[in-house]
Amino acid sequence: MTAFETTAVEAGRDFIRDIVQADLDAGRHKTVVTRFPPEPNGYLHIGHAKSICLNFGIAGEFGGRCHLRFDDTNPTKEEQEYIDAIKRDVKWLGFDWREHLFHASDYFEQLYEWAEYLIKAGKAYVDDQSPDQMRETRGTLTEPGTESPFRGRPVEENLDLFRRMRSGEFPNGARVLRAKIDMAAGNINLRDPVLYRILHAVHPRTGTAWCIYPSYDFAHGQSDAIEGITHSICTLEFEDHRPLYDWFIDNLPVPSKPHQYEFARLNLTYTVLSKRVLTTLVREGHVKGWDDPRMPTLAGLARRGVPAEALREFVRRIGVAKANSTVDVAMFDFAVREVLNTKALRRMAVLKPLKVVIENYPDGASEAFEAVNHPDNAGAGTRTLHFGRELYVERDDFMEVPSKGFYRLSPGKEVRLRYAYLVTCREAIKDASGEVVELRCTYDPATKGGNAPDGRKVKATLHWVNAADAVPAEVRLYNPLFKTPEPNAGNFAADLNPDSLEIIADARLEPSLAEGGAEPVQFERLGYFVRDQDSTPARPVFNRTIGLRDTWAKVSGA
RNA sequence: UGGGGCGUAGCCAAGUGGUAAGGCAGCGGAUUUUGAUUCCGCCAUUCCCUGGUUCGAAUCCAGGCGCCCCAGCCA
Repeated sequence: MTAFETTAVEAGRDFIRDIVQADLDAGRHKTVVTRFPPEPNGYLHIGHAKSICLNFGIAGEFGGRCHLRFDDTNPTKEEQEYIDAIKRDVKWLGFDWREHLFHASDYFEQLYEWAEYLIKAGKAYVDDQSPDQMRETRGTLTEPGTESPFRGRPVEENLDLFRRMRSGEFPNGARVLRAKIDMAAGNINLRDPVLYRILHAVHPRTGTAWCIYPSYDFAHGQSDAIEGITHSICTLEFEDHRPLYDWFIDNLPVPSKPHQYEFARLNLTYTVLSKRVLTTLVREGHVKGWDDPRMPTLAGLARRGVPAEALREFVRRIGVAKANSTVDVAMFDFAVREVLNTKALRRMAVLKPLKVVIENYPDGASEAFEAVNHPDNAGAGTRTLHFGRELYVERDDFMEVPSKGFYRLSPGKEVRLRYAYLVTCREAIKDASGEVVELRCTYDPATKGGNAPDGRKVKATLHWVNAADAVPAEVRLYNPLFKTPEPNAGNFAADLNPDSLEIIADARLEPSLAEGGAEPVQFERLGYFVRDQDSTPARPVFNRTIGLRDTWAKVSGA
């Protein structure tokens, strides 16, 4: 087995890779060329990541290339902002189209010429029917359509009308160019589909050069042919467009003959991946923007701290097939934790501080302890932590009346403060309302570092911060945007999770977290976090990427 | 009553006539100065159903059933 084959095999097999391999083996293609063809009418999301990884992945594994091509045939919906964002996100995901950046609009002139070619061949005509009339005459799923009264127009008249459409003589909707195929076809896409419509709109790239624009069907396959795409991979809903795709390729003098293959798009539990819904979430302010960390957009996931590597690993694991499916978001969470566990340096931070006073620790005294940055990677080094008489521990780590199985702090119980000492809770001090506001504890000086010379064990090791030098910070906790496993995209508002964002204004961080970059860290016992772009030197802001697996929460029902 | 697809465990998903991979979730147990990680073990006598072909069927044939997509001048 050659190294080349090894790479392909290790990347995992699926029916599309099998087809590519077979085509290469049979000599049908010398090299594989794929493309990722987003429409710039929104941000890329995790569903697109599947397509990107598939297209760029195949190109990489088989030594071919993958083009980034914007499917910009509808200027009424597309914007430059989206074009820029899409490029940024594809790069962030880890892929490089090199010099292969294209736009369907690059081919408008060629597509126009091919439209005239079809007219001259008697295979396309200008239809004056209104949109309503066209709908009425298209027939239904079970009844054939009826032919347009303009279907028999002479070639010269069609040519003249089409040229006048281009020159801007007619208003939007006045006429369209249609292919002359079969109004009785069982496949509705073949009932004289629209090739060109009149759209007096400013295009992000071509400006006002055009007022007629090709439809998706007329643009996509031909663009593939122009670029020499060998395998045009798309989602299942385009399956019944394939006969039309092939019809254009067969009836036009295109430079190559690409083939279309379809796979099932990604669906995720507790997630909506409909561009319409995502756009609405942003526009109506349910989230703070396309890059809100609760969004399933690549920009949102990146801001939340999800490593691109985790996205790629997730996509690799879910596979590629043709069965509609909904992947359990737990599978995504697993990939995120798996990558972060190896990358994130460990730190201590207390989200909900509960003051602790070590009664027998000398007032004003301080000691330094070395803490490892990563338990499985000594190369990650250590940092120094200071211990003092006043500390903060997590509120959730104390229970005045411990429930069954709770083995953290409660009056009389001894626990370990990580890297420091064994301490015993002596008393819980309450305020007037009965809320515990402070713990009085004692420490055992003989347990420096956290081990007792007499060999006694404690069940719990708690994280803590030193009150004297802890850094106040804001921490944002994110939960699923939707509260139901399969949110209803038609009425998504009803399924929105009201607790998708919890802002903690007064968390305390160990001093090493005061400044730094956006490297992921693990707040021990809590989860993985990244510094948010809203951070200021005076006030760090951290986003929780994902919590640690929490068996206790599951057992205790918390 | 049209056309195109798809049905393998709670969720993904291999398998292409030789006796059901793998992952996630779940459940046990070991280790643990993170109730994390890691590690071990368990988890489909059966592949939507019913017939048929075959020594042998998830794989082939026939007939059913179920689910998804298509009637934009969206992509």
